Amino acid sequence: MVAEKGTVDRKRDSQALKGLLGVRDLVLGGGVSPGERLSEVWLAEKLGISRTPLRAALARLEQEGLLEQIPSGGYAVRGFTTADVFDAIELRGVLEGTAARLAAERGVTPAKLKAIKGLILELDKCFRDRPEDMLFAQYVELNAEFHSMLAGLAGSDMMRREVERATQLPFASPSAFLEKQEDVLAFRLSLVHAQRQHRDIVSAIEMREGSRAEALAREHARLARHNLEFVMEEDRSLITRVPGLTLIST
Amino acid sequence: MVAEKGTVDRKRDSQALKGLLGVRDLVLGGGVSPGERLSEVWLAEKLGISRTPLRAALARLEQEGLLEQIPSGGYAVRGFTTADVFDAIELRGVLEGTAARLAAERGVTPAKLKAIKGLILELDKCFRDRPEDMLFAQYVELNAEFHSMLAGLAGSDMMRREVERATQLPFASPSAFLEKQEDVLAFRLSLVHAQRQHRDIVSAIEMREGSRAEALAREHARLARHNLEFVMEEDRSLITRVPGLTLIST
DNA sequence: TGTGTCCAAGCTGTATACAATGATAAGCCG
DNA sequence: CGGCTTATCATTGTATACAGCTTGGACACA
Repeated sequence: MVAEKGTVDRKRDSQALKGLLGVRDLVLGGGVSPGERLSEVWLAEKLGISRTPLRAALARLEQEGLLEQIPSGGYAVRGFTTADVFDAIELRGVLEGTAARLAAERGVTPAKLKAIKGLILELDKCFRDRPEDMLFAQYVELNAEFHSMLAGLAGSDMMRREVERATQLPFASPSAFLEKQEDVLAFRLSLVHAQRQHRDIVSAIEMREGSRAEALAREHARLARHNLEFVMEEDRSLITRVPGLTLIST
Repeated sequence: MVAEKGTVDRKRDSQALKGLLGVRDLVLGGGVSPGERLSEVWLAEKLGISRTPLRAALARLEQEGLLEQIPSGGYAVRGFTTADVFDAIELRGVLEGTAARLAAERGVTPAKLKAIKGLILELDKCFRDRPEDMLFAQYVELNAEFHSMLAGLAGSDMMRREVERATQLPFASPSAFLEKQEDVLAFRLSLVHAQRQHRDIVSAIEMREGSRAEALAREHARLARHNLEFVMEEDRSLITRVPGLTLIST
């Protein structure tokens, strides 16, 4: 689980944070169904906090897009269609593409360029001669770091914030279809392609090829789309293993 | 009965809504300076509400990007640089462009197409023989409606939400540099160009030219960028008349 | 005069009590 | 027997009290 903004060690927001993580886990874990109303008193008791910090957490999750307001009051779990997930992935691609384009057009500081190139080399090390020997967990971690670094490469705080916001929805995250799927060979093989795209994106940025960098980053995100299609059409049993995919209705 | 229900509905979240609008107006009106801490008790007294709904409003405004959390607790007014405003405008262009592209690629229902074409004709009626006779207020209103409709043209709820989210920041709104500037002739003349772009965007969508629609929508947003440059370089006295521009520091 | 420490005031985060509103089910009338 | 009204209940929205933390300043000492 990604650390929340600000230091977690602050005991002051421990209650609000507990509510945020608790409700999020409950929703993503399938503890409540889409459309179902989330009773505040029930949740507060279940999580061991009072209603006040819980309401803050619910409001935030509504902004994140995981919950929706009920007209008569309160919140319900938001339901998603397959089209919604496609669009969320496309949206992330568009925003990451914009971050890449701006980085190329405006130029990147040598330090940042060196850092992200080093990250690519680290990612290379995860691949072994035999696919089954691959350092999967490390790849997942480094991949998340790569995308985070890409978002900030343009040096625009506004852009970095928005890209990271677009990855908040669990199934839109760059790691969405990676975690807990190391045993699916098809996913492993696609990582070779993904890593190639990582390299090309950075290369395009370095050579100031903005349009190419944008197109590559968009296409890179569409790998997730292919993975989603695989899950939905070939092996629906995987739905329960990708966080948030249980919220898909149709 | 129905009308009464409406008033009751408004009254239900009247406190939270009053807090939201009140704090927003206060910040945009320049009542508080960037970086300044917003004391909850002071705000609650000033707005005539209690701290609980006020905190909900503050949390929401932090999500909107108008406020930022202070590490030690509480919220402060967020400061923006000129680069931030540029990026916010660029971001809106990217998202509106994506909405336009998807609409072109996926096709638009005849009803929606007819509606937005009708809107363009309505916008045409705002122009008169002499620029000073232009129906400015009506143009502003119809322009906002056009952009709102464009966001939903692709039929993707996900995309519509995100586009509208990107227009939340006051200086990123399609109407940001329109309101209260009817006396500046330079702005009026640019509206002719803007309306031409409106027409071209819809035309591209109708002809399924996705890439062109995207490029046009992006360029259309950059009109706001030109307006911003005019304000910052030619006539800084206008800063106080564009909502939110008082938050710019450098 | 500069600096470190300590205290107090104010602030935020949290819990809880209260008010208002929507939902549900029972009962009455046609 | 069915539809409408009404009353009760559950649930959310709001206010307020309290506790812990941060901050700012005053004061003592080097």
